Amino acid sequence: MIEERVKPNEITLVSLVVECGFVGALQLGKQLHIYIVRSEICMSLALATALVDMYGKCEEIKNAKEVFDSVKNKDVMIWSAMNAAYARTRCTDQAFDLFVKMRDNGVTPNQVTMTTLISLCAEVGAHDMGKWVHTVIDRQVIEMDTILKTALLEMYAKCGDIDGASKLFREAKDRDIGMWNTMMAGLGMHGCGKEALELLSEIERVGVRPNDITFIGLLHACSHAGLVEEGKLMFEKMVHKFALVPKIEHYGCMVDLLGRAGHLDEAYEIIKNMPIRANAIIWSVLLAACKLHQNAVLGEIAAKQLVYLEPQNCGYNVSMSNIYVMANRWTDVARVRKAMKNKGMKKEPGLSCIEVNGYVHEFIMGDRTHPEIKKVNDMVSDMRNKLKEAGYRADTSAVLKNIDEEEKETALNYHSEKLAMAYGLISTAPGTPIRIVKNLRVCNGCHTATKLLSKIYQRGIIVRDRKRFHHFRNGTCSCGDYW
DNA sequence: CCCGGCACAC
Repeated sequence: MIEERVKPNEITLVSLVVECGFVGALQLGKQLHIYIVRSEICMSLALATALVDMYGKCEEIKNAKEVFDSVKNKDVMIWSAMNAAYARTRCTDQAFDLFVKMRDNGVTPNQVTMTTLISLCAEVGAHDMGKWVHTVIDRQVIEMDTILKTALLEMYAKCGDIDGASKLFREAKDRDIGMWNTMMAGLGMHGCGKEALELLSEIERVGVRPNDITFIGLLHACSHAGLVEEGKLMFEKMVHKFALVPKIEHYGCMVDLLGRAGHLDEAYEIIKNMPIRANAIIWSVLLAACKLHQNAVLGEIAAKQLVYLEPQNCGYNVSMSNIYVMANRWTDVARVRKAMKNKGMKKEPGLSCIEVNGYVHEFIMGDRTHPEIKKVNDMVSDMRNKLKEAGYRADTSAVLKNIDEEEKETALNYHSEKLAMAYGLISTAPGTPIRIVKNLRVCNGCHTATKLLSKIYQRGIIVRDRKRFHHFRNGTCSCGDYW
């Protein structure tokens, strides 16, 4: 089109730019941008917004900001698009700064702006900020549409406030299937499987039709609550009562449900008998179950599939090596680790966030860059000593076994959530619950330690890991050690 | 006929 003599009009260009953003075609998007500038087509607000959106979706923040800054009379849409760009890249501070600037410039935020911000709070687990955004919505009398309400509901659920989420859900009069699904998934995430199942009965009564996402949420909820029979029944219901064709995600949930509960052979049967070819996700779910239940035979099958399907993914090689460790096959351990070293692979670093006084602080395992790192490390020492007094012995099995014992214990002491927890303990008032969001799953050692720490420091500690919530209180965890 | 925001899984 660009090469042709006929000049594309603005509408055409907007659509093309939008499409680039949608499929993540950054190079093509950049070419369009250059073409627009060169051909002296008037850069309308619509076109500028489309470009900001495109760059945002491609996570090219610098370019997004350049276009954004070049626009004189910004409307609410372009502000929101820029905000969404920051939100996508999890630039929480920038997103909120921009929001403040937007209001300083006399532009009133609308539902879309607020949805973006709320979703960002949900993503990073910023409960206080999320609540603040909620009050802004109320104060500004921004009309809550279903999407915004759903985003709010999700924020409360993902920030560990399941009661707040339930309250919003109960008060909503315009529940669509998306909102039901959000509520069910939220309950599942908190280990409230029974409550999630009850919602299915309710949805049937009110006559809303569940969809495939509903069942992913429900199966997931069953899985986390150990409701094996109920999960199987759900799968049956989905197929026979609601005539939905199971997708690979549903089979994945079933493998997870069975595997997690220790029915590994049954889980493997599902994989062998399902009409879809297993992907990496399916095998990694099985692998996780094998690790949990110490089944090296099936674990090796799964790990081999993963290394074959995604050779570039170091996590699977790590798992493979751990499987061999479990089976005491040290030559194989050495082989896998050597192969990884040759390919220059590294484990994805653990990362934990904690929100304190409206700021989200990030900690990476072994991190020394936080401005208050010295105080944090002192606190970690204090935690370690108190744990020892309480009779805690570091479980070092989560760390690869070729480092010596002392080093392993140190690595665990500096797992990112311990740093975030230490920061939370020193920077919030006694008794305040500590909320942490981390990118990986909680390891066994940290789980045990956190239970004890909640008792030692008399704090509720709420940890959201890659998959679910753990509410630690007075020496116990809401997951009942089943996760 | 087109500039922006929600729900699932990894």
